[in-house]
Amino acid sequence: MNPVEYEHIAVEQACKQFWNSAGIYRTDGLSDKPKYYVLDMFPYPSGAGLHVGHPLGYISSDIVARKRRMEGYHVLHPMGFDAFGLPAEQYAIQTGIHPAVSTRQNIDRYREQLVNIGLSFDWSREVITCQPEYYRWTQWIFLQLFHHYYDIAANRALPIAKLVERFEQGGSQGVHASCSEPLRFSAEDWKNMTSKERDELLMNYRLAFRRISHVNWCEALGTVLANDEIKDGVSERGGHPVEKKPMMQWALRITAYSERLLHDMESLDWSEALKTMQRNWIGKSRGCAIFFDLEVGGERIEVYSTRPDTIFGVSFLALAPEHPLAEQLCADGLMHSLQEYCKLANSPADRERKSPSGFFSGKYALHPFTNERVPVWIAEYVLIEYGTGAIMGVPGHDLRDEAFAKKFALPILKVIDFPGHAGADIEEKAGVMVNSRFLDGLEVSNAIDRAIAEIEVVGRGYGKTVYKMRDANFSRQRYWGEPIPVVYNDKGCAMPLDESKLPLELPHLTSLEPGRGGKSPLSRAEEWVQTSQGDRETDTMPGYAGSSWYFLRYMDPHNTNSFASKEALAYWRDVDLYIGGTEHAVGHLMYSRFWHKFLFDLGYVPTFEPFKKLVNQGMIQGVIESIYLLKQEGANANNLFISATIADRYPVEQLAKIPVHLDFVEDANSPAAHLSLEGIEKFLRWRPEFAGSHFLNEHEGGALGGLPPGFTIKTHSEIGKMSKRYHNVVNPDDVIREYGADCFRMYEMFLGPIEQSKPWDMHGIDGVAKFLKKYFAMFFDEGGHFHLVDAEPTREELQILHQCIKKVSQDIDCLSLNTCVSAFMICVNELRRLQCSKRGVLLPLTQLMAPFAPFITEHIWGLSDSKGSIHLSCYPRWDEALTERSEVHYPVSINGKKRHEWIVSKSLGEEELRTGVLELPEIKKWLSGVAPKKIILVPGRMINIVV
RNA sequence: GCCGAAAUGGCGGAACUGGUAGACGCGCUGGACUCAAAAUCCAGUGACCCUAAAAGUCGUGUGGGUUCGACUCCCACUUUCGGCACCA
Repeated sequence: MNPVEYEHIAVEQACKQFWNSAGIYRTDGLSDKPKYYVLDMFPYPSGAGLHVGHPLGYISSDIVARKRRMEGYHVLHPMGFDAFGLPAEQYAIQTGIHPAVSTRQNIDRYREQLVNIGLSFDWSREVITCQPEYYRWTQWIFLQLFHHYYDIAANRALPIAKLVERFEQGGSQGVHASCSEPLRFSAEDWKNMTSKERDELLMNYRLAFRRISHVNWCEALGTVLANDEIKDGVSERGGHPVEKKPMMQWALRITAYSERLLHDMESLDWSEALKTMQRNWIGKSRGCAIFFDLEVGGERIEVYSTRPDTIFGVSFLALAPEHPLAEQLCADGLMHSLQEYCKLANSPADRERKSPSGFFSGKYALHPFTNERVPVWIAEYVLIEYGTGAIMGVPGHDLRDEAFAKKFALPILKVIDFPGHAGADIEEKAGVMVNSRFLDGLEVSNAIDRAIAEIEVVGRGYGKTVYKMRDANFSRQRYWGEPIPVVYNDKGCAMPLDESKLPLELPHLTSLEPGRGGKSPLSRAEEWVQTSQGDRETDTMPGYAGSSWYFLRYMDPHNTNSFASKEALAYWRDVDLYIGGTEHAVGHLMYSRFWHKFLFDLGYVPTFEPFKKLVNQGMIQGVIESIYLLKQEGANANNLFISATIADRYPVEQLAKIPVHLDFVEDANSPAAHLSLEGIEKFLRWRPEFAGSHFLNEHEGGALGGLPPGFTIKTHSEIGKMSKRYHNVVNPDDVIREYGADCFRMYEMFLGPIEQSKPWDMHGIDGVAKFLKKYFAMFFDEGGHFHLVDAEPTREELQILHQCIKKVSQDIDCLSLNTCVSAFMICVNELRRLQCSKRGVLLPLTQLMAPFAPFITEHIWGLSDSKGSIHLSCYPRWDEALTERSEVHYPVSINGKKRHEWIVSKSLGEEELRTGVLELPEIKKWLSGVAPKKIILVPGRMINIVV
């Protein structure tokens, strides 16, 4: 028998055409059917193309979307591109290719790859964030944020005009609004202000506002750097020093929503791990602001502490180097070191724990209760951006304060008597207060409340709930982002553009070098910058702007009157299932929730949370193979590569790991991974700059040509990101060409649970390919003709089918997709054993498989003379009676250890089981005549005999 | 440093809510078919003990604990991965 070959290339081509022309994945308008919105986190289209890691989530969500569609839901399953961003801009600087061009190309490539995988996206709803039709509404939301403030009393955003009204009537009296700093003024004060003063004052309240914040400034490159452009405290490009520089920046007042972002999470179907991450990011804590008067000069230092109970353990105060009082406090001789500190101390992205540094300002403050002198230090570890930029140092009960005190020999006072349990550290919030006057004898938790109360009584501070979360920086000194729709008038006031002027389009620039003084490249587009009203803002919006609301645009992507129609928003409401990587666990999800809540306050969206259920998919990792390059002195020294086996003979700092293209390596991802002579030759052809290099293993060495036959050099294997930079990207197109898209989809699912990370490994794919062949062969007779039998299926055949339907239906609903593939394999194996070719079994199985393998099942559906597309047919349901077995396999254990398997009829009663089990010869021999102490019987499950 | 996740045969993984550890697949071994190979099919496959079978012992990163019973729950630790804003 010659089995009929499944021609995946031809079938896939035909299916794609059919689906496209019939528009079977288009979600037209609204419907009476129940809605289901399945969303993927849209990708940033990088130059490396889609790799096999991306589709893991896309295939999962596609399976759910297809199942829901077959179940009769009106399904919204869209895709788009997060198209603004730094990589395209960096690429443009390197190659001269404009970001618009490279982004366009990358998007086209991504879309084609996504289509090849057979994902059922409605491409007519595609959203691309860098298109003016889209970012017009990103700008529009920004303007709304600008025009609103957060009213704490009303617990929602309100128009800034309302606030102005109140200022006119009663000044700041009775206004409870989220702000940068609390201000007090009268209606009279307000009336006497100039327009510029009013403008500045309102910035204190707007949800989109301007403030000074510190950026990573690189003098040598003349530009501001993102955190990931900095490595080891210097710029990744060129290794130049980076310093903190204050700059006027746009920011969003996300902190106004802290409490709601925290509270509303309760109702969401997200993993606890993810919720915990968000909670920690919001970081709500109850603490206390405490004032320390300076010994001389009349100023006071306000500190914030979550541990006011330790107030009697204070042995120093510490200010951030940028603290406004720092300069004033420092004697002339110290000014120089202060300035140096401001520049270098908070060297960004430098997470290596250094020994604490700082210096004594020479001044003292007075303790609010004891009036004792407390030295004021300037310390690098205190951050200006958090709290008040000043702390009270309690080295007895804070680890960082302790490290600082030890370094500078400051007294360490103990004010808590800890309970003696193991593992308690000095920061533990447990124990009894000592050496603390009125707090003595109190438990820590009570002492915190008491301390706050006492501090308030003596008027030296007040209790305060703070959130760790900070307002979000919204300015980028970059070209490839949404222009901020603001013009500055002659007084320097920020004037928002009128909504009718949107979109404010990004002008075309040919050179993307930074502007003068670290300004955005946009500042060089003079004709664009200068308008009759004044100069335009040249900063652009950050990457997260466009992605903070794209899920709403999919609901009504071509609307030109609003970001989406009221009807569409009312119908689609929110995302029912959102799948994406953990890397967005806090950033993107926090900003999106914030924007959504803001739009809810304004009455534009009907829900206060955008994503009902969220699942994080794991990463598919790649294998990174590298060889060790020995760094040698001298300009003419030959490059020397050494085998991984002898790397430990050299000091680490003399070795550089050079990633090697995965294709050159033999036995990759194993201890035997190595380059043979052939591999070395390929490597040198690929990296000509290493021509003439010498290679050395544990026995011998030399340059290519001089190396002995059979020479190998071991490479270093590790598991890590799949990335262009490690040359280990696997393109799904290659896999699809060889095995077909269905096989690729099923194999990705078969690899393991969706939320787990795992390395990509082609070794198992043959199993899935064989399974599909077996499945396909069931539909053909010995002569190679398509053949289904109309005879009534047997009970056994139906049982096999219905058990599979039940397992797969339930497992898709809880996204356990790897076990679904196993279930299909079991089903096909069993049906083949019965040589089943019945229509009534094989067609429901085909429908059941359609969400996983959309091409082959569509092909079979067509051959079987069924009408229309299988994907618009219905999803099979199981009959519970057909999934049950008539007997039970009881494991019988003695003292918890399985000794026998007992097969009994399901109808047997509990008493019959209890007596029957003791009669079994396999069990009798273990009892040796002694009566059991106890028999534990879980009906339908197991029997355990205790002796 | 902080936060989160994970660890099960040679490999990817399965095990519902504390109830038969290793489903399914890869790989490997043996066999059938073939002149031969590929493909396909059949059988076996955690380790140890044993000629073999039967039976048994050990076994889910490490060390303890709870339980009639632990991959699953609790405590401590190790390693790996992901994220981060040195967060008072």
